Amino acid sequence: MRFSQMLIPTLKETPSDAEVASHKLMLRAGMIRKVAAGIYTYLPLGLRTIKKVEKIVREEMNRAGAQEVLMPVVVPAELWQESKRWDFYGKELLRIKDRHEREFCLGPTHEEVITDMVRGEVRSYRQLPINLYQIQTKFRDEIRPRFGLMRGREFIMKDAYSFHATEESAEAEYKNMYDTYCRIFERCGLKFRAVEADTGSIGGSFSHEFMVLAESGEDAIASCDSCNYAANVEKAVARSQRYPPEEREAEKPVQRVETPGRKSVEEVTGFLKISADKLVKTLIFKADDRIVAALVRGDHEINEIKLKNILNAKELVLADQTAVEKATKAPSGFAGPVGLSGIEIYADHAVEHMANFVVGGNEKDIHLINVNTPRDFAVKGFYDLRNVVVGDHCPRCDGKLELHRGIEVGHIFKLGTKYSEAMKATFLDEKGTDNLMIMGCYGIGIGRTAAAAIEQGNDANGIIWPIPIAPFQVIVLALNIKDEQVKEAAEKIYKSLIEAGIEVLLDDRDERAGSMFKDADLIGIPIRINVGAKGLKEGNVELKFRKSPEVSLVKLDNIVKKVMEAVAA
RNA sequence: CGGGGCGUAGCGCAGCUUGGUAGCGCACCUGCCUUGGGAGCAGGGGGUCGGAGGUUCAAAUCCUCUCGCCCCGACCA
Repeated sequence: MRFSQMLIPTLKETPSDAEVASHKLMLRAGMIRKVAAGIYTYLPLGLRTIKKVEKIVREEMNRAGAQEVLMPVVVPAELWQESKRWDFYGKELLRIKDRHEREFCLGPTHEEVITDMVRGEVRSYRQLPINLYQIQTKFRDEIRPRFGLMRGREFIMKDAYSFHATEESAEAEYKNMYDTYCRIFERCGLKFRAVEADTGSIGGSFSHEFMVLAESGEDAIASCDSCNYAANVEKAVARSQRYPPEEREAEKPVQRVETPGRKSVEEVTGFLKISADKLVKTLIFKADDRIVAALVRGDHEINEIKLKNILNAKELVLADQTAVEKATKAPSGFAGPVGLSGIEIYADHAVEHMANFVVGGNEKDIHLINVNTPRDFAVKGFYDLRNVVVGDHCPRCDGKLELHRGIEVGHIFKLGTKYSEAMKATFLDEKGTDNLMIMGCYGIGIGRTAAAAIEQGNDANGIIWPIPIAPFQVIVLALNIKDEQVKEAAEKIYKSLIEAGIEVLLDDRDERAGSMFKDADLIGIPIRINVGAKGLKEGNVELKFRKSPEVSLVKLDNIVKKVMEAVAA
């Protein structure tokens, strides 16, 4: 392609509504433009990268034995009603009606559609296993779309669904997809980590997320410094830390203390001059229709997902002020477990090992000190209710946990029979009996993967693409296109590179050198060739890699060979 | 959904307090000049001031409503 003929509207200034590097740079590099909140148009340069990511995904999925299909974006309500997700998926599911007032939704994911198709077409164990995938536009009406392609409402996703006759087969495919995903993200040139994850609204028995490591990531991940354990913080197991009994202080008598207006952990610990690990927070939750209390140490954070799973609740929200007052008979801020009647109390493991701690008094402006359990209150049980913190023991070995941030670019689930059961997807085994198909599903955010690559590769001048997903592998700058020699040499290199199968962009614009350098850096093409009068006098052009500052002189006749080597490397 | 902020030319913004000719920089077009890190000069095009209603002789500016967008929150008692 020629720069002069391609729509690459680069911006000198950063649009004011962009926050993270990938969003700013995709806008500045002329790759995307916003149409509405969380909805974007891909411009030629942006689409090239999207297509390259898709190509890698497609090649690896095909290699893994999956077959490509394409399902509709608009899905009839009945399918979603059949799986019960019409009611459970919530507001993220964009519902629409056609002219006959029939209900549809825009597909946010396609378990229902694929299961419906497969149950109609697959009857025998002989046809299993099968893995079907598509690369398609999804719509999820996110509460708060942000960060450009990172969390859009409309986005391109590769989603795959596998169907199996046996658990072993399903698990073998899960492993196959795990390995395939590793290959995909390696080929994209990304630093990533596969972590154990919660299954969330998709459901299923176990799952892994593929996280691109980046400080701007929305997810926190915990990983062990000595073994290969890694998990999303939502899921990471906080190991109960047991102290030998002799280390526990002798129990002292409970005392009421006045703590006027002190509600938060900081206020109470500051007022009483104690550290946060001597206090126990009491959080009142509404789990479906019941009220429960959860206890965690003052310096720990409750993990609602863990609590929700323990309670087996469909919906879990923090109770509002009225409910808190009703449950504790005190204004919010003074809740505590002592004398709390009529509601179940769930405590974090860490609370079990505390002695003489501080809790709310269930009375305005009162806290209790030197509280102990089980002496002063009973709990339903001790569970893992909190988020892990740096330095926690690894649940698998004696190592310590570290925390990092990541961008979720892929997610694989072993679904089991959740959908096949709801939608009666069955097959006949060799004995002629009906069985539920066992399913797996596997997703990759295509646009998010591209955005994640930018989060991982950028500097003050712009994007630094990994070669495999760069919109072009090489950019040739004709520094002063009006100089016939320069023009001729640049054209010749351009044509030779095309013949050699290289993806090359020729900057043939009548621009000053400075502008060309700035644009080339901004759009992040990995390999740059500067063709200028200065070098040509000696028969040289310059070879420069985006990721390093060095410039090397290369003889005109050698440049194609050099570039081929660099691309292959 | 709660709180805050912003909508003025393609982009970034000023003007609004105190109503009275719609401006600046970049980008764009023409010409000259220039050509190795976003040059310079001259000329030029482009705006229902998000939308609707109201107050007023007069509204980008004041009032009401509305739409859109951004940020924070919607767990830490």
